[in-house]
Amino acid sequence: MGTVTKALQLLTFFSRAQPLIGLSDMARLSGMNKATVHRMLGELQAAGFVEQVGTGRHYRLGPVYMRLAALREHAVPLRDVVGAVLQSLCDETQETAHFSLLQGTQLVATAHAYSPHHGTRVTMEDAQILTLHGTSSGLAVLAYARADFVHAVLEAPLPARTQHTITNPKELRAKLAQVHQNGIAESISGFEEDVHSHAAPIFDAHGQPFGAIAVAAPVARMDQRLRQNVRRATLAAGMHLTRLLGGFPPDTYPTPLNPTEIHG
Amino acid sequence: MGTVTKALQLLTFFSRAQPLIGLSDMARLSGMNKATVHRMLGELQAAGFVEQVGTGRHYRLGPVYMRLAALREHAVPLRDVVGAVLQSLCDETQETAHFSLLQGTQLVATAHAYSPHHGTRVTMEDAQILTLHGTSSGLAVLAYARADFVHAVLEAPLPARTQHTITNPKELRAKLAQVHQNGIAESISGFEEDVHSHAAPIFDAHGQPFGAIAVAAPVARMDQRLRQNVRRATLAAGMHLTRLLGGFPPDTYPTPLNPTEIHG
DNA sequence: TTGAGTTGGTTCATTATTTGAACCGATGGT
DNA sequence: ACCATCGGTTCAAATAATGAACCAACTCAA
Repeated sequence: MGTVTKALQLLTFFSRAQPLIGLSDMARLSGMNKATVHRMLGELQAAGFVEQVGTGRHYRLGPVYMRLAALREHAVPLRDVVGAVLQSLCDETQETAHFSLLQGTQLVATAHAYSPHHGTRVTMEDAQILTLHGTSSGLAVLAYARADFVHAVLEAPLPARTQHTITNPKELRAKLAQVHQNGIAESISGFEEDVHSHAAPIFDAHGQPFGAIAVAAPVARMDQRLRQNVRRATLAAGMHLTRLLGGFPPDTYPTPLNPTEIHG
Repeated sequence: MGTVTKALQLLTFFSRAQPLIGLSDMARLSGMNKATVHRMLGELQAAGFVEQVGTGRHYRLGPVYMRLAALREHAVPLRDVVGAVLQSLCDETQETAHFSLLQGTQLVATAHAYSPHHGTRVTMEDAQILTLHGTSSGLAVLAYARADFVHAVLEAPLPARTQHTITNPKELRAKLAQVHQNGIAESISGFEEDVHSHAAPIFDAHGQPFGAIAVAAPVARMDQRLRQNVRRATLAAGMHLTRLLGGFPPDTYPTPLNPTEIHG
């Protein structure tokens, strides 16, 4: 492993739970010698990637990221990042993948990717508005949204798009609890007939959900094998996208490391 | 110079104007051997700090910055604090307010607020780099910076962005003395034509300036009444922000309690 | 078509940097 | 007063960085 890689690795140990790290801790975390870590932190500090707080004692992430993040966003806008993730999720599941963004109290599907693998596929309208209670994407967002937001949504009239749409607030709250536990939402024909979809929430820098990434397949094609694959891939894609966009899942969010533990 | 520093230096060559850089270009820009640059870019890429677009050909900034910027923000919530102060300064003066941060020897405009009150207004680019000698923000920082820092800046080439830019070191030192006495810097068309700006320095816990808060208005709109209001408000906002961020002005800094005593 | 001048990328002997055990003085808790 | 740990430093030994020369692929002009 090169020196640069080792130095950059140090930056990965900072987290929301551990924003300040001391020299010795950093040496332990990285498994490197204290003198080595000291020199590396010195170089990172000189470049502004890390800074010391107070009189030595602790290091934290430096001020350069504002600028670099702004430049990155300018070079690669959000839609490009989302598009790439959608494409790979689509390739992986060979079903329609789409991304939706919460705008006020409306969930808007802003991007999608189709798989050429099957003759039949779920199709999306551009800028289609998804109901929060009737789609997997909506349920994924609701399951992690603030209580007052959920309350407002469930108190409002809940239109049934199909005869399978759940419109009973009590029933919906039970479902949201289940989604919250699994980290992924599932909806069978709740929005369009014969569409079976899964969705994972996307979180912002404050751990609040602001959108969802989803995979939608025809009900007829959804067997146990495909379902497992879709759930695993969607959960992973959601986590990945959250991280790419600089967001953080809340502490309660289930890790996708053990997808077999997820119950349906 | 350490290897890590050299590698990180590569990142500074990316800019809004040049978001994509090839291997050979990067070698030229950095003055390092092509093989060295190649290996460094490889390591930066593996860590996500840089990524290749298409089939080789070009490199651009990688996806890690969104996440790191969010973590930085979480650890040091500058943005929120600065944003609020900018907004109220903007409301008070009804002109564009902006905040810049000293990163090494570069002053970077990291946040701004626009007033909807006038049809014409001064606009800002994200992550715009401000010259230290040609902007009010830069002069505000320089006026309180360490002597060796000022020396280094004034010895380096001083580009003239406009025909009004002061580039004579002697003249600049005289101006800095005046800024130091008033606690506020003023620049008329020194960076952009027809922009009249005022700036106050922001100090850290050691009494060192690390940024500035400024108000920029079209030259045509700057009359005596607006100027007085801007000076008073900018000075107050600077003091306020310094305090909010846990900093202290040096003992020589003029108190804003008697704004009528300030000479221009 | 050819050839000169690019490009990104690779090789490997030479060189210079990185490494880490041992060592500071300072700090903090018992 | 003690002991553990802190951040930071030293220097011989070990290791990784370096760069001139070299590809193959591509672009452009003659």
